[in-house]
Formats: sequence, structure tokens, C-alpha cells
Amino acid sequence: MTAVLVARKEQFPQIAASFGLNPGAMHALLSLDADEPKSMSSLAGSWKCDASNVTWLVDRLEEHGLAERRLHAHDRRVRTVALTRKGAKVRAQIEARLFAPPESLRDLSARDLDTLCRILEKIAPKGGPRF
Amino acid sequence: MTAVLVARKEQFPQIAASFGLNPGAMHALLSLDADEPKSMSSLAGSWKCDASNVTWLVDRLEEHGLAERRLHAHDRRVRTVALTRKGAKVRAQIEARLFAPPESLRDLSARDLDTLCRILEKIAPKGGPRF
DNA sequence: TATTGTTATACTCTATAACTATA
DNA sequence: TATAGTTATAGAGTATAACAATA
Repeated sequence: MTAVLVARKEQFPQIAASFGLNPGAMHALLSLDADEPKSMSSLAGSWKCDASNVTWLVDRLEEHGLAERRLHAHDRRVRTVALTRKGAKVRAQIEARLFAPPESLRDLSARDLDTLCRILEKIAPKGGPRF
Repeated sequence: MTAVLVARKEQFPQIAASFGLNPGAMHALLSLDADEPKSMSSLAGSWKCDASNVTWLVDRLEEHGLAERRLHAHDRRVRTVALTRKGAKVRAQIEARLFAPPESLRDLSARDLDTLCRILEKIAPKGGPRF
């Protein structure tokens, strides 16, 4: 799986564009969830960008109807962000394309693919694949 | 080798910054040569960007003394671009860093590294590694 | 008239700083 | 006073369109 992700990395911008998103917004979409709203500030941390950029990216996702801001239960300063139903659907579609074996891997034997995955799992960064 | 390039791809921006270049300019530098000047228009094709952006990128390289515009022998409309001696030296330094085994590969056994290279050579895009 | 490259300009994405509203 | 998020603004890097020089 990691092998596929590594191979796919080059195609991020194209895949994003095919959904009308820029790479940053697609990255954002893939790290959001419908069930676990996350605060804007925590997103700035995990996306490693400025808070003002989180505002901008979430605006883009909201424009597409893919994510929505919600109120925090106990702190009225905080806005949380979660995927809409449509957002979850699009995220699933993107993941399907990301995890589908890319052209360049179709020529590999099953044995080679296994070997490749095994090796790349070893060198994958801690915390799993990062987009 | 391809394996290393794949693994290194993430570090492009950092390496570029350490030479005072942006990723685009580093990409440009690595595809230029001291001995084979290339026309601006052909560079627009191989870099897959607009001609006006080639002007901008070559300007950046010239500011650093890494590349220079030359006259075409027979067509006075055409400008060709080639690396300066300094540019060739910097390109070699960058390549040395790109081809050095990255951290993430140091943990692999020699056998795994061989296997990885063999597999990735198979799926490498025709025409060799692209930056 | 067509082509090469540049210039003028606008757009996208990112960051910094000032601001509003809560705490 | 401090924190969460937004807005205003600036900058890098990209593209489009108009232009000058040459073919």
C-alpha cells in the first residue's frame, strides 16, 4: 500500500484538479472526517501551515460543499471542521483512485509487489503515509 | 538509484532552499547542461510550463550566476540557455546530495536495497528519472 | 504573416500582522 | 490578559495577453 502511495505521489496535483481542488485542499480533505470534527487550530498544527491558511483552505472546501464549520460544545471561540456527506463521498472516491494500482505497477509480478510493499513499509515515515 | 530518487523526492524543497533556490529553479538547473545549450521554447516544453515562466526561472538562475543566455548561431530570435562553470559545479553538488542514501534507506539491508532498486527500475518511467 | 522571447498584468496559494470575539 | 479564528495585506510563483524583434 505504501508502495502505491509513493508511486502515486506524483499524481496528486492531477487527481486534485480532476475534483476541482488544489493539492492543499485535497490534502486537507483526506485528513478530515465526518464523525470527528477538528478545531481550526489543531488543523493548523497537523497541516503545518498558518491558521490564516486553514481559514482559506476550509473556505475552499466549504465552497465545494465538502466540509462544514461547526460550533464547539463548550468554547464559543472554537470552530470545528468536519466533512459533509458529500465530502466523505468524494474523499472515498479520491482514496479509491489513490489506492488503485497505478499504471507503472501493473507490470510487476505479485511477488515483486509484495516485496516492494514490505520494503517500503520499513522505510515509511512513522505515523503512516503523509499526504 | 531510482529508489533513492523516489525516496528523496520529498526533500527537494529543502535541498533547493539550502542552495538559495526555489524547487522550480532547482528542477531547471538539473535539466540544464554546460555543453548543450537549449532554447527557451524547448525548455518550456520539457519543463511543462509557460514560456514566460521560463524567462522568470532563467532570470533566477542568471541572478545566481548558475546559467547564462547565449545567442543562437543561425536564428537571432532564439536564445539558448546553458550552465555556467559555477552552475555545473552546483548541479554536481546537488546531485551528490540527491544520490546519497537518505536516512530512511540506511536501515535497509544491502539485499533489500538491491531488491528495491531492481523493482523500481522496472517501474521507472521511460527516459530515466524525472525531477 | 508566423515565431521567439519579454513585459505587463492578474491569479493562486502562502505567510505576517492587525483585528474581533470570546475565555 | 490570553486564545481562536478572521480579515487585510504582502510576497512567491504561475499563467495569459500584448508587444518587439526577427524569420
